[in-house]
Amino acid sequence: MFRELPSPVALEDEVLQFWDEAGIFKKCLDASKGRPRFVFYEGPPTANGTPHNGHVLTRVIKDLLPRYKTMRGFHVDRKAGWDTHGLPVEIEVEKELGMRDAGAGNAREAVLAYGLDNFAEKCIQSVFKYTHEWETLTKRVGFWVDLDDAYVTYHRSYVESVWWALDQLHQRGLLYQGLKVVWWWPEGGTALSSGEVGEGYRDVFDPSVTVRFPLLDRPDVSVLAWTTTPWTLPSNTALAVNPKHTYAIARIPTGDDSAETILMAEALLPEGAEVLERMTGAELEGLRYSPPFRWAEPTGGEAHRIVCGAHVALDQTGVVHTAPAYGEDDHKLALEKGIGILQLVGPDGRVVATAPEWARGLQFKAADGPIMRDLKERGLLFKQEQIKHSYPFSPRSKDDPLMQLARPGWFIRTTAFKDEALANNAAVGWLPEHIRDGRFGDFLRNNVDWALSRERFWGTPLPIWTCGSCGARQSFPSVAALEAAGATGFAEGVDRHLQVHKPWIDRVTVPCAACSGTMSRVTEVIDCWFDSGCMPFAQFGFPHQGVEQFRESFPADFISEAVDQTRGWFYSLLMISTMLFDAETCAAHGLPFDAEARGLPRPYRNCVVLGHVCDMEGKKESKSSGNYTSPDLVLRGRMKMSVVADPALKPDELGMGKASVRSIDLGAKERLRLTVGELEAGGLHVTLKEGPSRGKERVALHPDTLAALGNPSTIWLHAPFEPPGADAFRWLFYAANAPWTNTRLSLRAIREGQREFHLRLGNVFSFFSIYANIAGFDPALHADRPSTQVLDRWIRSERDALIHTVTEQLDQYRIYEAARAISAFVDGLSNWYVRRSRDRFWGEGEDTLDALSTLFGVLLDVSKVIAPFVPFMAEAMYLRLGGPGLVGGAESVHMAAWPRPSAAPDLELGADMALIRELASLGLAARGQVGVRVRQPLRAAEVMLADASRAERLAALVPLLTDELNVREVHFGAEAARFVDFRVKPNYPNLGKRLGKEMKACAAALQSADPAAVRAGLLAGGYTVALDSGPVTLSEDDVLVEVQPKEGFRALGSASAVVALHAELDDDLREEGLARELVNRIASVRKELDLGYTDRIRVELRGGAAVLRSAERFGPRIRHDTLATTLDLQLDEGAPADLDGQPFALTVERA
RNA sequence: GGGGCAGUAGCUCAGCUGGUUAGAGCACACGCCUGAUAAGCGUGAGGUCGGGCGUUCAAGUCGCCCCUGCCCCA
Repeated sequence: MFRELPSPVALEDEVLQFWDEAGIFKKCLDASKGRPRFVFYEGPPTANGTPHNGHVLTRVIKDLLPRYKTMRGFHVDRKAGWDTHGLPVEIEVEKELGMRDAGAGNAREAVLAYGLDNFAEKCIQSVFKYTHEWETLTKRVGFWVDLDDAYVTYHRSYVESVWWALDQLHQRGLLYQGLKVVWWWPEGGTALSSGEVGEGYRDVFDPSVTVRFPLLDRPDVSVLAWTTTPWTLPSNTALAVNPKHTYAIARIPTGDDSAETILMAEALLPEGAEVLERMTGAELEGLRYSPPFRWAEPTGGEAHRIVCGAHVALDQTGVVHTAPAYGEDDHKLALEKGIGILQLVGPDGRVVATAPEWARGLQFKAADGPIMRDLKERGLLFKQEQIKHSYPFSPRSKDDPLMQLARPGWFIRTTAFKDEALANNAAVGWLPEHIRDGRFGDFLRNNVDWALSRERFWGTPLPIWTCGSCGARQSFPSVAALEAAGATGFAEGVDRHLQVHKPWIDRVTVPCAACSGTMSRVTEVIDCWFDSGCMPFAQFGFPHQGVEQFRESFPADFISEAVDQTRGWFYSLLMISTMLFDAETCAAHGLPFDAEARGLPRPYRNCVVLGHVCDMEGKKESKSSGNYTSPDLVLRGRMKMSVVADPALKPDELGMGKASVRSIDLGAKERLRLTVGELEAGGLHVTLKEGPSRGKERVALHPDTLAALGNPSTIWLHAPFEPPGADAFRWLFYAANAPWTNTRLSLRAIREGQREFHLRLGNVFSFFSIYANIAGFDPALHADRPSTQVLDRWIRSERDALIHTVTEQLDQYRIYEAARAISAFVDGLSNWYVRRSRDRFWGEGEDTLDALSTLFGVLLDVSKVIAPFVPFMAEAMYLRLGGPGLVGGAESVHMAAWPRPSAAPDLELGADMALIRELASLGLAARGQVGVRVRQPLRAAEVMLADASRAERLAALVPLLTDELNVREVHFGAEAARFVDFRVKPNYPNLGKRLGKEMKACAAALQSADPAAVRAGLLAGGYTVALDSGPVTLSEDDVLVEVQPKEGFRALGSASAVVALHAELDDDLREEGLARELVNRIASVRKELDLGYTDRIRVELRGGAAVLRSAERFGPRIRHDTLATTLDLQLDEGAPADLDGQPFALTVERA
């Protein structure tokens, strides 16, 4: 027996259980041991939040290729990983501990007070807070990944691998300590990564001031310089000009009849200025000026002179106020020119204590006002305005402005590897390709040294120890190396993973080899992107262990993450491997390194860059903006939301953000069901009401409604329909658009895809199982039965073509194209093969066996081809078809070998069938015009092909057309010529190349010629047109002949064919039509009686003479088509019902 | 402010290296079929291909400018 497919969720439950109980994933891995490897790297997610739809996208894309490659005969390890370090984790914990509540004070100090040991433990807990949710989702969407053997970035072996990498870099002099201007968050006491800074940009108003800087030697002349950060003016140590621009000393009128003398870029002088002297910027270099403030003397160099800098633009005054402590360009310039530094706002964001009393202790932004007032009082403020510009704030605390600040820190000299990184990038197979030269290439070309260190607590500690006495510095690649150097102070009794973290590792000291002093660790931890970038080797603990594993899985064949990882994981992976695995290191560890190809790419060969999952308004889904629905809604048909009261709602309304409502996108009559508990029955039916976004997963109800429910804080919402499930979810991401374009996610889109693919294929499967069961079809006896029947040959050929296409596309990582091919195939299978083959399945003879065998074989192959895409449905089909029991059958479809085409696709047959389908379509359209129902047979259809030579080849397919159109005959050619006109037009792609500018004239000449004459000429070997440049002879390839129906005929045409119908009816045809009508009525009654497919019936028919005549003549056919054992006829002109105007009545009973 | 991607039917999206009358699905309208049946199918209507300029015999496709959206960076 072939069992039918259950509903999606039941099917998925069943398959999950099967995989689980039979251990299929593990068997896949075991069975492929020793085969060539296809290497996949899992980019580690952070599990300190619940997974969302975007994670579903990455997980299903990541899942597809390993499944495919496994079936293709590769061994594909899939090691899961978790990213566990970093600021986001710390912030989460700080929030949890109330350190970020309003008025809680400095979080950094709170953490220190709480104790770093306690804090670290909290971080670990936080990181795995949602592990369960992640694992559930991962399983549910069918992402096969080894969660039991996951790598974890805080684990000791991982940390020690990262240490090894850092030690390598340190030994090669690529790790250095320097001052670096960073975006600094004073309240958090930390620098932020560029990503974090980017998140916090906001448009704000800031002062825009122009300040006078009198020249020391000519106090009457003031250099004018501009800034939007008055608070940096006390720390000014230089003014920068562009050496190439022209500057001028000029007199400008002031308000009260007097004038002043200024120095600025000539091109930017205000109107009415009188130029006194001109000079280039280069000539100004070295001029000294009086700074507006002298609160302290600069250190580390000269100060208060004009310097030249190429970064200075012709903007404002063309002179840039330079405070090296507070700007990246400024800092660079100061280093270059030997200018000193002043830092009068501290890392706490407050003006230092050595400042005058009026400024002392002010928060830096708050100092702007007093500083401007002071300048004004002293006549140094030339102009003061406000401008609107974008300025970064802390992404964690929206009111804290960030400041640029020169901080000591550790850097990796990545700039030394720019060329290598670019060469490496060039060798990567990017999808889409534009990432290589666009987004990623740009980023690499503009590379700056990697600011590695973080002055934080929960991260991989920088493995560098320095001597307190002599300042010697040493890095260590492992705990063992520390111990070998005589390190002491390791925390006993503490979790071994925690031993290598702050604060425990900070207590480890090493005797200095250079003097008798003691070395202790520097305080910093590192950027967690460095952690994840070490993943290719750190996942195995390489090189301290796992050497063989690493060697076998480097580089990766395939990785995939969302586009925001270009500067994240894609970069850290590529840069670290570029730096680390040079020829020497590769040789040392037995890694393949082809010097010619520079061993590139590493560490990944192919990268599929994913777009974002967006709401229906095209905005990236994010929790903070609340335009977000839980993956559970799609997977299980329900989701949990937090709920608040809103009196503006009606009692049966559910208030929800507009974007979420659009994404749920219910039909007009569909309402969500609301319950308090997850599994409750009943509940309330609510209408969704668009409203403002209420933030994280929040919805609102009328207070009374809420009270009636018992004022719960969370509720469950249930979809009013069968949940689409994981396969439908996956299919959307594969088939809706290319993976790198953004996907607008909505339930509606998922359900559409489901109808188009899953339901259609499910129907075909169901059709097969019904008739295979009736016929007692046994695959063991009848699979692979050859068939010469044309539909069988066609669908088998289409199947072969499909296998070919999907293989070719997936080999190029083109998932979308492959999915489309599958979709088109399923359409053909359902809407042509099954549709046109239906009655073949009803019999018992050879032809029925051919049909069943063909459909069986096709479905079995389809189950394999779709296995990487919709693993659940594929498995269910495969098992139900008895795949495991067939010769060479695997236990699971995912362990089966990828199907091979049984033969080269028959392209000619494919093209002919496509033409027949087009003719059927035209014929049906023509029937629509005739206005006679399809059940009524017509005499004949006349078909005129533009390419008449194809008619002969179509002969074998014509019966399909007569059946589909319900005509007795189809005629091609001569007779049909009465219905059509010919039309000729140039074949542009061909002729255009040949004729060039003559193209237009040629087109016109053809247009005005007699089409029939042109056609005749072409058939005779060539048609000549006269052009200005001389006669041109056109061959058949140069001209396209088309047909169109003549006016006044009931016929329809496309460019390639016209189909016309003989619409007139005679008694003979009417009689047959009546019989068909009878069959239809009897079938309806069968349906009403709910009879089984094989139940026999007895029919008694009373009716008028015409009805009886028809029933008598077509009796055998009627009995055959309705499974009637008897058909009793009785004349009754007064029968109540109406059959095409004839009286009739039916009595049907089970035989 | 810089860069990348995108803008095609009411909606969601295809459209290869420039070339015949720009396609599909959904929604809509009409109809059909029904031994896959609370499914299926057909037909129809619906588009200044964001706007402009240019290159070309020929532009949705190539180039430049502008507008809008998203993303990344500052």
